[in-house]
Amino acid sequence: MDVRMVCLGVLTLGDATGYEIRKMFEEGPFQYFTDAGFGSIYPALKKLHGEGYVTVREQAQDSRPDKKVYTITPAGRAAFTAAIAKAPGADKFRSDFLLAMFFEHFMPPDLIAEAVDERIKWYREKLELMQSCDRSGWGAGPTFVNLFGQAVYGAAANFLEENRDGLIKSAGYPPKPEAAE
Amino acid sequence: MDVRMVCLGVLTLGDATGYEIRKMFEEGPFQYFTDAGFGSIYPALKKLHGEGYVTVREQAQDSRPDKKVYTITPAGRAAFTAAIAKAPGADKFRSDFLLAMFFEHFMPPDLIAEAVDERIKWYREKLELMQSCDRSGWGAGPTFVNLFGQAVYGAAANFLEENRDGLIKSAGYPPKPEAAE
DNA sequence: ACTGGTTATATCGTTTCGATATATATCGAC
DNA sequence: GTCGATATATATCGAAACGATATAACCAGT
Repeated sequence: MDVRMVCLGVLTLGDATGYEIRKMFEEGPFQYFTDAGFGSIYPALKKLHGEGYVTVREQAQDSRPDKKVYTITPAGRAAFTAAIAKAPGADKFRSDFLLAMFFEHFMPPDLIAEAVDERIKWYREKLELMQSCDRSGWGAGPTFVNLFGQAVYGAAANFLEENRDGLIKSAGYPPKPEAAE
Repeated sequence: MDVRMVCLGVLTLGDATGYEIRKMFEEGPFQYFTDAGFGSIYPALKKLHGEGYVTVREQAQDSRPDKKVYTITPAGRAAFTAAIAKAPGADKFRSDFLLAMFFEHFMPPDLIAEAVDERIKWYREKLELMQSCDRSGWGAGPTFVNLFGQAVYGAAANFLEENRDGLIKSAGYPPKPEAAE
């Protein structure tokens, strides 16, 4: 699923500018499983326009840059429906934090403690955001996704809290050079 | 954390070829939080060599292509230690499956059921792999990472099993065009 | 008065992804 | 017995994506 199709999905919810789409990826309900910056979104919208999947309407604003409001076309809707119908690829969890913890013996214990505490805080904050949003007007899909996120992020936060001390206690700094081969 | 540093990390565990590094990303304990193909690994190793972080030893094999066995240098070890000490970036969870579920009203119920069932199967298989590996010789870091993965993947599988029927029952296919704005 | 954040678009170099090419050997299936 | 799949091993190439930066005006806070 490339950025193009995700943008198309957002546009099925209503017209939007590139800037607004990016805000949804950064703050909205999409942030927990998708991500794309301006450098991906603007080229994607340009391409979607060339393919006839969206139309653009330029909207002048006083003392602001012009808006380019994108609208999905019936062809775009069809393309999105087809894309969503294909078996989705594997879920990917990418974590620099876990990489660091894997090589825990390269870090002094106080650095490990700091990294784990930071990560717990981060997960708790995300969880708070997911729980605090008003789900009353949402459909089945968005609700399902939100609750899935809560389940997964909650499990991560709990695990870190329960295993923080154990990890720090059994950490093996400093590393023995040539220990493994 | 770019591919270069992840490769360096793998090389702290012992010498390896590009092919072997990729296998670790695909099958080994790294697969749950990192990913890179040949197209990223080979250029990364070339660059690491140019920077003096690794050395290469060409190993001829009969009736096989030559091996290029990479070894980390003290400078490489220092660079990796420095990279690991920096505060890691945010954890990222990317899921085409959740994107599809978000737009559940574009999918007929039987397609939703199939997608959810496939995903449950996928998570259960991954979980099985994580649980079945022999952790006896592992250090604190790899064990921590493995158990974290089990906690998160287990939570995902459980959530999907518990909410599968609810989602299918309340799904809203076919989509009402122009329903939202 | 200055700093930082928000709205909005766009580009550009680097990095990464994904598919493909090459070559051989083995192993199970038909 | 051969045919296709899988494993070993490297490498490249175009397309896609990332991340930082530029531009430009406004507003809120210090």
